[in-house]
Amino acid sequence: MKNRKTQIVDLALQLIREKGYVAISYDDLSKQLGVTKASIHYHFEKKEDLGLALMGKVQENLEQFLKLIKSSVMTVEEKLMLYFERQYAPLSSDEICPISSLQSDFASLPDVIRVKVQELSEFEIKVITTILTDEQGTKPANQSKDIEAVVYTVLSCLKGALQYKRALGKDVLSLVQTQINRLVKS
Amino acid sequence: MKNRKTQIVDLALQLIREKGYVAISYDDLSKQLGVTKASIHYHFEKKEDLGLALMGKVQENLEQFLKLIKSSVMTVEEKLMLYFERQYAPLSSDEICPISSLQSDFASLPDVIRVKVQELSEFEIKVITTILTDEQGTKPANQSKDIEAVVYTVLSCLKGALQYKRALGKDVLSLVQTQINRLVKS
DNA sequence: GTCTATACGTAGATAGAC
DNA sequence: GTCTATCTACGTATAGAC
Repeated sequence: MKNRKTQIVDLALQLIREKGYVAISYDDLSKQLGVTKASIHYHFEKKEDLGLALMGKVQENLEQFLKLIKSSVMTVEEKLMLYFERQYAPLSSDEICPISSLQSDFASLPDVIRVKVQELSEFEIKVITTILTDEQGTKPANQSKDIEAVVYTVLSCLKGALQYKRALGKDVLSLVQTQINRLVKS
Repeated sequence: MKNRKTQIVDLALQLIREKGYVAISYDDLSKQLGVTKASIHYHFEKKEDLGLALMGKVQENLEQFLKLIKSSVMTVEEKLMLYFERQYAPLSSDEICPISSLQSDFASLPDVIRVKVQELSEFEIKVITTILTDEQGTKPANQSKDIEAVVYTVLSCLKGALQYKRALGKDVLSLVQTQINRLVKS
């Protein structure tokens, strides 16, 4: 059943946003899907396989978004807003960004996963850099000498906002968005 | 031995910055200290007790810093710089902020710890708010209507910078500092 | 593809000797 | 205060029946 496989990955993705890679257990997954642990092991022999599959999905998602903004005519601000709305705003109040979840577990990750976390982190950096560089956009590119610094700042803000949102139950996301806009507009 | 107790807390604090609350094990601690698990359980019967002790130390540290900046005459920028240098810059390349480490584990934390994480998070917010409000400082207070938004942004940036530093091995901290300064100076 | 059964490691925690 | 020994629960993972 191909459907079961994607079902597993989707659930794992949700759990990674909620609890992180290490805290995901085959027991969790199997109970929530109404199958046995062995059944999950059939689809993903080792936990690392599941981890890689799940991160592949995150990457695909980012790649699609990158294509979208490369082929559409929007201002830098519009693209950035679209990124917020697509990638961060939809997350529920007990979820954080899957990439920052993986980054947090960094010290406990097996090597293959760790490498993939680096790849994913860098890919997201690339997406935001592309947005701020605004190659096809209608507005002149950001004038700041240090786009790199702005990129890391933007992503750190978004990821941090989700952490605070979950821990304190406050809508920190919209707060930091105002500050991100100030930085980008300069 | 009172010393052993603080020794345990200090090691646990280091481990929490490296791996997080859930990943800390009595086995880890005991082996690194050259004692048995039972011995650690004598000082901290349950893991939650150790967690609370360790977070108490983080809070003490913040309280001391708050006192310091309240009683000294510095500009907002100087205070903020001092905060970077004292609290974030000294962390080694495989350590993240202990508070964000705890926030990341939020879904897996026992209730007592969770509540304390909220307290700690809010206390750090208060420290940065105090800095930016600049009650006794030499410069006029930040004019931005939304100090709260700046505070969350500053902290998110710092925490995110440490995550990226560890995962990618880049000095992201100094990159985001430049952007924080831009925000604060406005 | 999914199951039962099981192996093996390690986690947090406790009892009782020294 | 620290030890040995042990308990129970849960983690990943595998073998083999259906």
